[in-house]
Amino acid sequence: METSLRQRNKQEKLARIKQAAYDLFKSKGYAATTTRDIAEVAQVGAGTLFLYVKDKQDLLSLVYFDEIARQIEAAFDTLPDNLSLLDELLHIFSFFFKFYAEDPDTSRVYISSLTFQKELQGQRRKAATQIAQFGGRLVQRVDAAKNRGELRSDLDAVQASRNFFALYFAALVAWLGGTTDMETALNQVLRDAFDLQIKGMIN
Amino acid sequence: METSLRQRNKQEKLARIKQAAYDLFKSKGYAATTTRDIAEVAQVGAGTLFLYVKDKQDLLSLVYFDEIARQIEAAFDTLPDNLSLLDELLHIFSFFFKFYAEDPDTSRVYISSLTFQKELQGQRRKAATQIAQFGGRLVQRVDAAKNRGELRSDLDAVQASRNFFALYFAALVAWLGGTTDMETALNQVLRDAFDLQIKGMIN
DNA sequence: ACGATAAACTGAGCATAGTCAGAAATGACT
DNA sequence: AGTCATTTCTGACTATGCTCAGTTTATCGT
Repeated sequence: METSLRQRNKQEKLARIKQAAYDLFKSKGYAATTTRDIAEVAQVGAGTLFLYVKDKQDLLSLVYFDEIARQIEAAFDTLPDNLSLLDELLHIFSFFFKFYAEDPDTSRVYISSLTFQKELQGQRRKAATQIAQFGGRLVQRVDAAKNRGELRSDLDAVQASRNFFALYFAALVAWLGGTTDMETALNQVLRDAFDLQIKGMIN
Repeated sequence: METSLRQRNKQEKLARIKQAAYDLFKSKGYAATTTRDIAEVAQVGAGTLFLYVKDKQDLLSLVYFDEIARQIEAAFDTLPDNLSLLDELLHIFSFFFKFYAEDPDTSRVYISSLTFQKELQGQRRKAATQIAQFGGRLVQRVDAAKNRGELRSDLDAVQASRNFFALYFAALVAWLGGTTDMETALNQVLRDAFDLQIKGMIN
């Protein structure tokens, strides 16, 4: 029942759309690519596109999902042993910075569409759960740091992860919307922010 | 030289545009208002509008600037004495939350347009300096807290303010894009985040 | 094999943000 | 006042994201 002709046709069309969007965004950029371009390359009617994605921005979620998943896996897989929590976090988040740096303009639209959407519909819902799962893995790293005595034992690891992600998000936005280069954003802006978050302000 | 006919005409047109945009956004909402609506109410040609603002989103910066300035003044003017830094911050940022709560949909577009813009052109440049000045006033509050011994004396107040703003920004975005009500976003999400930032994670 | 029903597709058409070549208004100079 | 140069304005036009009434395609019961 999963391999009915209908199902297969739909899957193939979605795959073609995804591939076409990927290719065109990569070669022409997001703004210069029209939805008609994508529909044509995908061999699909101009209106059919919007049966598969909610709008043009939703195409970005379609394209980015797999790439982000890859980055997350790579980030945690390559995590060296014996790093401090700070260095672990910078290692992990650097993968996103590097990935977004490949096409900052398109990435900016993606991040924007993902964060400023009241109702998570279409492909964007998948991205939301992806982020939630990533958050869970962050919590694990914080817990590990707690267990090896690097952080106070009564620390709320979930809240800690939220704060780290918030600081990362702000640094990302500042970088994507600003002028600083990626290395500075990562090794200065983000490092300083994380460092202060860990150390705290009292004492 | 400031009151040449040309200058006066331009100022008056800009004022009419601002007023028209304000009224229409307030009554019909951002999405439902067309740029032609605004041009018509402002008694200006459809193309003239774009000599005064870069694009439709830029109209939001035009409209929001004064309002935000008002909020900033009100926030600091009403700051009670003898508050902890945490409560001071929550007092200050609550003004923005309350203001944005008046029209979350339009506010979302505004925040989005402000944060995800590579080149700060048009009215948006003014908004950027406004935020920078606000950041300066935050630093003053942090310094004051340092001076009364609430925070460690070697704390970098600028970095501290950056982190507070980052946490605020993330909470704002989560609230505008999500489902939690304003009170929760403010008195739980933001308070917990600030609290952890002040306390830190070690010790 | 053949209708009948439902699902999926299509592209002409719509709405509207933003552009630009020409028109109009203003200022400067004689 | 007349003439030219510069600034400002204008609305017809363009580009494009998205819709929807009508069409095609797949599925199922007989």
